[in-house]
Amino acid sequence: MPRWPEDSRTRLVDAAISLFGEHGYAATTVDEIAARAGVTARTFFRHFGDKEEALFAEDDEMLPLMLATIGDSTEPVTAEALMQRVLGRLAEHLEPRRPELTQRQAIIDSEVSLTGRELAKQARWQSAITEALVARGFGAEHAGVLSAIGFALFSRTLHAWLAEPGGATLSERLRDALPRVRTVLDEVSSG
Amino acid sequence: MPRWPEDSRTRLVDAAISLFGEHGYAATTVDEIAARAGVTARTFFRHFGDKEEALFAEDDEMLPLMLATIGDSTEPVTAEALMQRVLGRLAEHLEPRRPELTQRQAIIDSEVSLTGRELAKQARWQSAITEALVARGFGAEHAGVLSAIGFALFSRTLHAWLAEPGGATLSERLRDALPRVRTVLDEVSSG
DNA sequence: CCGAGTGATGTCATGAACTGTCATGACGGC
DNA sequence: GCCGTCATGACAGTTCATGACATCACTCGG
Repeated sequence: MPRWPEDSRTRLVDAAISLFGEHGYAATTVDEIAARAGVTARTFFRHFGDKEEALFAEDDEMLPLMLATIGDSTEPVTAEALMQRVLGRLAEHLEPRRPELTQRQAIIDSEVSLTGRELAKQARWQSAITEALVARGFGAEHAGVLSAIGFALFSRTLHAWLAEPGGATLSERLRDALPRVRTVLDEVSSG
Repeated sequence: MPRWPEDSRTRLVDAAISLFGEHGYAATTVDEIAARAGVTARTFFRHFGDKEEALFAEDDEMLPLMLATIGDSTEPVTAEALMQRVLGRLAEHLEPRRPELTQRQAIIDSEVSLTGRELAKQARWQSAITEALVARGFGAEHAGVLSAIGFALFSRTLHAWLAEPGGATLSERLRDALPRVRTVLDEVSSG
């Protein structure tokens, strides 16, 4: 239990997000963020490795969630069903946070480097899930292809859900995504 | 036709890659790169927006290649076949460059920010290909899913090809990748 | 109650990544 | 031969990021 509660870290995240929203990511300096949080810039860098990290700090909780989904299930299921559960778990967690996620996505879309970091994060998730599936007994190739496709579809679906005002929930959209691949691959379209 | 040939730009790329290989990406400064290329740091930043760009500058030629593959084909084909051609074109271009790509990949893998940039580049490719497929008359959803899956598999396949010494060529591996998705989705595995 | 220890923070200094601006000097055209 | 162009150099300035060391509030053993 630190003497100073997690206060400053939280304040830094809040300050960063609000300032990014107000002036844009590139235009806000870490001095400004620190000032709004009531600390010095040096303290900012003790909590976050760099300016970008303030935007991604919260995402670290999600991977354990996904891994637990695989680890907790003991009955025999197909790898596809397991992947489906993993994405479902993610959707549950993201669903209520739509407003802040929309704002966050707008910031990310404004900077290529942020887009890259988001994708790199997903890539780490992807390989962690692949490993977990392999540990669960599935073949490496099978697991790899499945999580690669799974996260590619997740990314597409998430963006569509954030971009379109109404429509189906994230969970509903994700439930349809994987099965739809079959129809896409089977369909014979002319161009 | 610039009076000074592309000389310094090429020298900068060469200097950057060799220095990244020798001392690591983070440990080599722009000043060192510029010095080895025989110019000043200011000149480096005239050619490349930032330090990372020296590693990615050459990749810009590939997107036009892929787009041309879609644009040039006038006979009716399925979207899947078209996507297959796009990836085949990419493979042709990458196949002979395996040695330098291996070195480049090692550098990219050493830094999250570089990984992110690589993925962001692929994301741009992906949406460009989606647009091209849509312009060719395919449905947006169909095109989007197909290029998402296509590039996800491309990435997997490229890494496997670079990591494993022998085995099939990149083109051969890619030819198998998309069709294999069907078997992965149909297969019922227990875990 | 007090003094040593601990941990988050501040201060100072430094280096490296960029950016703006102006000067130079070799060319190519006219 | 003069003139504009343009890649480059030179130099100053800002922001990001990190290392070294001091501080201050609280904790805990005595």
